[in-house]
Amino acid sequence: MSAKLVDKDQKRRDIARAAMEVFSRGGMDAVSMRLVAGKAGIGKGTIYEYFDSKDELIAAAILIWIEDLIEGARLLSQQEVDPEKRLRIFVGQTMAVFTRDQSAIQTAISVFQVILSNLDNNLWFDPIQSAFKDTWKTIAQIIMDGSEKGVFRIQGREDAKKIAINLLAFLDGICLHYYASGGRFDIKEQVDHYMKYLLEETLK
Amino acid sequence: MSAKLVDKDQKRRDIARAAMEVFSRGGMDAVSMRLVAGKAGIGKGTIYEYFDSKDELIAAAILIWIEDLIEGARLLSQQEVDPEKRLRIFVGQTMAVFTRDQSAIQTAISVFQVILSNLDNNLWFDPIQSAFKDTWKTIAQIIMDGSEKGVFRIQGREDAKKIAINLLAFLDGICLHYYASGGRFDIKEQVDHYMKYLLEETLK
Amino acid sequence: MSAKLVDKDQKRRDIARAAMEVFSRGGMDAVSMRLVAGKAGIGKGTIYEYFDSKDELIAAAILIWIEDLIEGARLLSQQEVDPEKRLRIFVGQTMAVFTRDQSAIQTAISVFQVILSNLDNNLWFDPIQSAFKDTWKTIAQIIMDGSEKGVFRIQGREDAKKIAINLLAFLDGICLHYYASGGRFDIKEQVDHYMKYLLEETLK
Amino acid sequence: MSAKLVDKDQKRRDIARAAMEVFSRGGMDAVSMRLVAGKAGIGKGTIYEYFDSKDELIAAAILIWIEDLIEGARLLSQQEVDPEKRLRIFVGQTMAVFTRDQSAIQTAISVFQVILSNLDNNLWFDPIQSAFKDTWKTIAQIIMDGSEKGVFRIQGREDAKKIAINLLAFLDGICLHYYASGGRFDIKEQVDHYMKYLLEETLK
DNA sequence: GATGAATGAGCTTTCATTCAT
DNA sequence: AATGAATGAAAGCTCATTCAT
Repeated sequence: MSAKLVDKDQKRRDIARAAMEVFSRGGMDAVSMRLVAGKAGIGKGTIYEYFDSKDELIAAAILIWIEDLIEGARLLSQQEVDPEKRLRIFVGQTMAVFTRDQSAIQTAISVFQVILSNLDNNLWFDPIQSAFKDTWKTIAQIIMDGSEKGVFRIQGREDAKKIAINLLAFLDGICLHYYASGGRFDIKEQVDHYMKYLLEETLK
Repeated sequence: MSAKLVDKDQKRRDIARAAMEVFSRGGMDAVSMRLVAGKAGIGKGTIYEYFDSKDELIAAAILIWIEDLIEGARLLSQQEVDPEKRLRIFVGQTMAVFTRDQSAIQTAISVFQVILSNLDNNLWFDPIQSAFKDTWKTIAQIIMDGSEKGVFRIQGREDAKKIAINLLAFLDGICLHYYASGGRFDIKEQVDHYMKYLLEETLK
Repeated sequence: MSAKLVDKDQKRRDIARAAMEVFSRGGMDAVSMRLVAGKAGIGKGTIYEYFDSKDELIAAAILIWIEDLIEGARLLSQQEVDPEKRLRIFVGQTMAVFTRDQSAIQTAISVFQVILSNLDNNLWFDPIQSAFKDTWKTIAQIIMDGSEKGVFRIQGREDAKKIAINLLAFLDGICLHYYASGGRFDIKEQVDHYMKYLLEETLK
Repeated sequence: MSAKLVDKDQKRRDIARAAMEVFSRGGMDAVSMRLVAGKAGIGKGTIYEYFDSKDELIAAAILIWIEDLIEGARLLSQQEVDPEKRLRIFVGQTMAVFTRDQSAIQTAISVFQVILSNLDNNLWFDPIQSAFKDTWKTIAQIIMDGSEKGVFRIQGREDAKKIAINLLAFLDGICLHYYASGGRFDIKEQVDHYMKYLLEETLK
């Protein structure tokens, strides 16, 4: 692989990340090529040297965002051995990302919206699917580990997957409701409530 | 006495619902006045006889959509007396709405996105907040009823509210993940799993 | 002539005067049929019972405005016998109209603009021409009277006409400059200066 | 170093002049961006690369038009030493501009109209005021020169200013009446009449 | 005769995209 | 390879005009 090619790929990522920054402020249509170019510190026309269209840029930006998420989750779960702690760390980190600033949930919701509006777009169908699978697997694996170590009580691999999916769905859902309701409840208490029953009743 | 009698309020609702149909396809910015007019079977200019601006149309459409939701939930919970059944019916109906066609979740996600992007817009802040509160209350009340009848075991009103919020958040989250992942899991089983532990472990 | 016909004509004048009021605020395009209807206290559609189009309404409004002006000038010059006084009264009245409120000059300028933009429009070419001629004649006649009485010294009827035209042109011009310059000079002094030399040097 | 070199300022002037051409046909509201773009031989969107809005374009166009006028007057008065000749040249040139084609007076009247409708708009209030002052000063200075040389007889600087203002107002007024009346008098004779008494009676 | 609901042409403005440099 | 000037399609919106009542 030549140095040139590496540069091209790196610049693609830079532009895509700049696009994602803009994206998070107001969804797909808030992204103007002028703004992205500005954020990326390049000329407007230059974007088209790296992406064929705005749609492709958005798709790439979303994919890179998801890749980053997956990588983050992967790293996270490696840092600790105790399954319960790993689970708590994952949840804590996820909440930290979403509560640190509102733009994170806005980004997530915008991503979801674009994906749902373009489910037929096979450009990203596979990568997105993989991303979901990877995240499920990561969490399910933690639970499986706990089961093997005798810390968690589950009924087989399928059960672990279900618990993982539900946990992830809940985390997204609760953040969504939290912001959409104007912060009318204590999100930490809600998550604690979920985790308490998950760890004390379901997995024990 | 007017020269031509038109049910202004009904027409407003008709146009708003047409807008919501378009809205579900791709969020706020997919709603072009041309498209809405087409859906509603009227001329572009006519929309402006009923709404001052696109923003007002969107806001009204969302509010009407939410009103319909609340009304649906209210009717639902009145049909049955047994708390557990009422809870199951509510969940079943919600899932039915979301699984019948994908546009329902797209509408929901689009609504969330607009709300999150316009949290400061006091045009709809209050109604939205009320809508959330109403839905929480409806579910919490079912649980409270169960508690009073000795069917559910909870620790006070606060606990009921927490359970209600988490349930609603989970339902939205799981639908989101279901569609976004391309239907890679059995959503019914996931919900059943959640409900099983909710009813068997948490509330028993 | 039937009562109905008189009513129609009167209503035409009412609507035209309402149009002129709006007209004075910002020229031709500030006149919206909705506004005119509002000012006239009638429905929008009703205007079209009396005028075929907005253009026709504007034309009629301008003609009526001019007719009013001419009538005013005619009445004015009849009230006094002394030619010099009649001239002073005419000038004084004209200035009074223009200095009472700014909208008068705005109306005048708007009228001029519409006329200049539509000189080919034979709908009003003749009436406008007559209006100018009438005003010139009125002033010229005063001067002729003065000449016959030995009060003014002029060189024939042509001279009187020239003086009249110049006086009228000057009055419009000075008002225009006065407002356009933001009132940076004393308009009364300017007119006095003109009148002084007109009466002391030119006509003496 | 830019990829494409364009004289931004020159193009601004080109567009503004194209706007002024359209402007002269029917005032502010006759100026459609489509028409201006057509006149300027560019695309509609290109105008917005040089002006932020239509209002800004109109304002700029008017200011440039006035600047041209002032510059013309300035150059004119430098070419000759004899005050009387300078005055005659100024008047002659002004008439030449206005009689060469009708659009000049239409432009002037349109400018007046916009100014009168936007007297509060400080975007152009100051420049316009300066323009008026400059023109008054230019003429008044010629008269003062004549006074110093003993050619003209005036009563102080204030008198010179009054004469200048009246002359300018008269010139605009007479052109206005000339065109509005459909050319029913000999404008040259009218101006000669004014000038004759100005030079023979007032200034002698 | 009077009305105002309905409409589409046309307005100003934005912006993804192209392309000459 | 990189740029930004140029553009036209399409957006939200206004309004003169029509027409059913």
